[in-house]
Amino acid sequence: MRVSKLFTRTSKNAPADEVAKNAQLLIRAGFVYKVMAGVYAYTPLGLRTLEKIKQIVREEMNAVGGQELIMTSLQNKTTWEGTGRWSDEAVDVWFKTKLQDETELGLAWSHEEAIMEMMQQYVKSYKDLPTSVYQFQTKLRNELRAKSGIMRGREFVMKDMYSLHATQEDMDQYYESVITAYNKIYTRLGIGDSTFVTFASGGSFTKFSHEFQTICDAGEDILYVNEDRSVAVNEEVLDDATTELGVDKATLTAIKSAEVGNIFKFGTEKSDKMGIYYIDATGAKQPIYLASYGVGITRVMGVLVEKFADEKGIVWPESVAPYKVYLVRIGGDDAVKHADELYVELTSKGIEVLYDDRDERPGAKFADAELMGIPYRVTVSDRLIEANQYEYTVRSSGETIILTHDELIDKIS
RNA sequence: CGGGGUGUGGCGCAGUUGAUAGCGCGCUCGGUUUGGGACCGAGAGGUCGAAGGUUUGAGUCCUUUCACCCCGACCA
Repeated sequence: MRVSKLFTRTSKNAPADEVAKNAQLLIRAGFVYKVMAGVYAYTPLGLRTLEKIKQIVREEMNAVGGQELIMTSLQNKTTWEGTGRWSDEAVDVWFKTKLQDETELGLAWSHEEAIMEMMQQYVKSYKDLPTSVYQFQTKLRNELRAKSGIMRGREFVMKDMYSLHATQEDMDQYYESVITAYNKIYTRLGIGDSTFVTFASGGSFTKFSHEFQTICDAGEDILYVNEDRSVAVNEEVLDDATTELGVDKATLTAIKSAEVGNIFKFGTEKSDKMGIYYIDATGAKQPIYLASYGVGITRVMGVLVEKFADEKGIVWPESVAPYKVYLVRIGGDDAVKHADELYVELTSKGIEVLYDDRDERPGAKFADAELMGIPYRVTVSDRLIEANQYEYTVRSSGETIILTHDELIDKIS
């Protein structure tokens, strides 16, 4: 992609109505556009990063046998009445609307009821279990107060997976495999070291749910972690969990963190409430065990910005950067020729290159490369061309080295 | 939802005791520049969130309303 063709532009000023670092930088760099409080559009650069995060999650969900589908944002009132979650008293984040004939509809804030309702069409026998489905869906939640930029919006993208099982043992075993898969996800996203499986509230079938909490100053949660990092507990269940685990509270340290995933077991709750059963080998009706697994895709994107950004701008982990290389061109006709050639060469090798072909001062190009957080910057300039050299700079470290053409290709292929 | 704050060209801001708006960035054109957000010159662009009111006169005062931000509460 040529920077001259990008319809977004960078900005030196952060909008005054954003305080959150993630929103300020993402807007300045041209990754998101704010539509209203808690509602953001994703422009081309932002969409690329979002899709990369999704792809990592997708691969790991597929690896544990998840089958991708997509539900709808419009939901039936009756779907939710079955579990007592249609009323505004039970769920205070509902957006509701009506068909022209006055039929009430809900705008999806979650999908477990909808998924279960659909799955009962297909899961009839023990032979159909276990099964697991997931989606990347936009969730709509009428939050009283949006905050923290894209980390807590009224509209956001979530990956939610649901696994259905014939027995608790099977559910438990699968649940553990998903924890492993989640750990792989966060490692691939570059936050493996700072992400913990945490005891949290919200369990219905079990006493606790598990949250994946990433250490992050911009987070909303307080995490309590022990010395060797083997125990992590959300503040909201600190007393309960430490008692349960037999851990002395005093040995835990409080750290600010952001929730990047939440998984929990419903057990047979939904099955019972919704009247959904399977037939076992003896012909008897049995309840279905359900567990659900969420990753806030857009929130993860915000957390990555918050965690890695420096004074110059965003620093994307390579795995989610919109482009791998930012190609800076400095100079006249000769530089144009060489940079164009390099752009074609790299692109043809499948390397994602953002080529700054604008007639801008070098400083402006360097600043934009840094603001956008592209992992590697390659500079082609008149004086480098004369020496048959290329400059290669790593965004995260700032390290710059001079390479020959072949060394460069080798380095970034 | 309770409390606090802010709305003035695309963005960031200024606008004194009321007298029909100004700066920086960005944008357009011309020229000079070209390794860390260039410079000179010439331009375009706002009725001051909205509605109502007071006044000879309102961006400045009053009322209502909308939006946005922060703290708290909330977060299956």
